Amino acid sequence: MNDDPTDRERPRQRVRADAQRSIDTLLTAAAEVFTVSGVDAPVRQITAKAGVGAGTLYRHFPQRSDLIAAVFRHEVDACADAAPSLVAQCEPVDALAQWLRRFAGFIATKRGLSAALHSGDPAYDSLPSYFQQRFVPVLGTLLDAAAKAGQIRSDIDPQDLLRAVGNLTLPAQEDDDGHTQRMIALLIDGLRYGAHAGPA
Amino acid sequence: MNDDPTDRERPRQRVRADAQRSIDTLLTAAAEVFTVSGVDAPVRQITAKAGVGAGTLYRHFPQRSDLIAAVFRHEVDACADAAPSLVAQCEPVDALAQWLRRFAGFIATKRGLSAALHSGDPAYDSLPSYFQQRFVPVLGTLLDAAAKAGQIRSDIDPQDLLRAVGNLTLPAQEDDDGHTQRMIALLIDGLRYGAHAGPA
DNA sequence: TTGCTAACCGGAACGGCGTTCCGTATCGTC
DNA sequence: GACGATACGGAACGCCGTTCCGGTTAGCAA
Repeated sequence: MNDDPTDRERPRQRVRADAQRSIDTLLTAAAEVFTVSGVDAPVRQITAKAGVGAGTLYRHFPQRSDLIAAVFRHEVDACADAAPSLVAQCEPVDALAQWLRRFAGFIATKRGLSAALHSGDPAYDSLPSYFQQRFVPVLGTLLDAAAKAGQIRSDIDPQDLLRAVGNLTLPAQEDDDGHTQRMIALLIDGLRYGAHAGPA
Repeated sequence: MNDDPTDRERPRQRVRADAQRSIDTLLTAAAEVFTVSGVDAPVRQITAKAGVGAGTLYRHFPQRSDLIAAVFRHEVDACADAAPSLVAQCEPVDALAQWLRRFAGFIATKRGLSAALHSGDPAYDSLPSYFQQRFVPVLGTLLDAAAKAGQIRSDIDPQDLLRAVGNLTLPAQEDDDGHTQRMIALLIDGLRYGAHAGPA
């Protein structure tokens, strides 16, 4: 049972320092290249930006899809981890609003990815559930705090809101003109609305 | 005004007979390869099946996307053109039902295409409107005939129904088990329902 | 500190792809 | 039947993802 090879993050043996450095450099470089040129960008462009050889990339990410999935996880983490500091320095409802905007920005850079997600490559299988596992609790905490402070209504399902913001953001093309931002603002106003027993 | 280079189907000069033969062979071969291996199948696979050289393909379809778009149009035409013969040999409501099943089959083979559609390639820009232009009138005629015969209700918008059947069909995976067929049958029963002023 | 070895590194090389090029063959016309 | 325009096939080109391997380095033990 514990020899299941699908166990993730098992520290089979310590990663050497130079290897860890390569991995970090590659993830950063890949993230930049993907946002600029999309996930179909040539691998050599990534290795060039990272200043490593192709062999190094493939040592750590045996398939191209492994790299894409790793970058995705990395960015999901960064977005989810941005919440606590917002909570620390804002009113609950403002922390919620700012995080949703941050989240929308995250989704907006994922246009090319949705095609990859449906490509059937098993490297992507765990991504949707990872997305949920990280974001639902974060948004749930933000919603709870704002609701407890009486700043928004309390009948919102984090999963629903996550999906709504995601859907709002995805169809937007590059000629956005702030449309997404306006829609999210509207959504947040909608949340505020129910905070009082009777609307103002 | 009439020298707009976007005019489609302008007979700049007669197509030579051998050229037309090549085009037809290529469209047929490409359609087969696409349904078996998806739209990302290697070009050489198509030229091999068609028994032509790569040069011939690129003479008639300068970009890969041009071939995909042409196959799509070709299949849209085939599906739309199937309606009249159904009308000729069936009760109106049966013609409608059979054509919707035909249409569902058409959509079912277009899974890989939806990604291509959103790739931003200008060759695909006219495809959605072509889809509408061909299918809405066909379905509209079928609905009218069945409604006039008192076999279905008369308040159905062809565009809505087209979209509904499309949505019903697209999410289905390969482990379909007749689900799509059952859903379409249900939809047609729904159409029948309103045919009488009061339901049976 | 030194020496050893497993792990890691860079980049040339490989096979496959989409696309182009051009000498040859074919069509339609005079 | 001959001629010019057009189309044909397939070798060739450049790019890509991926693999391979000789040289390098980190981490540990003595």
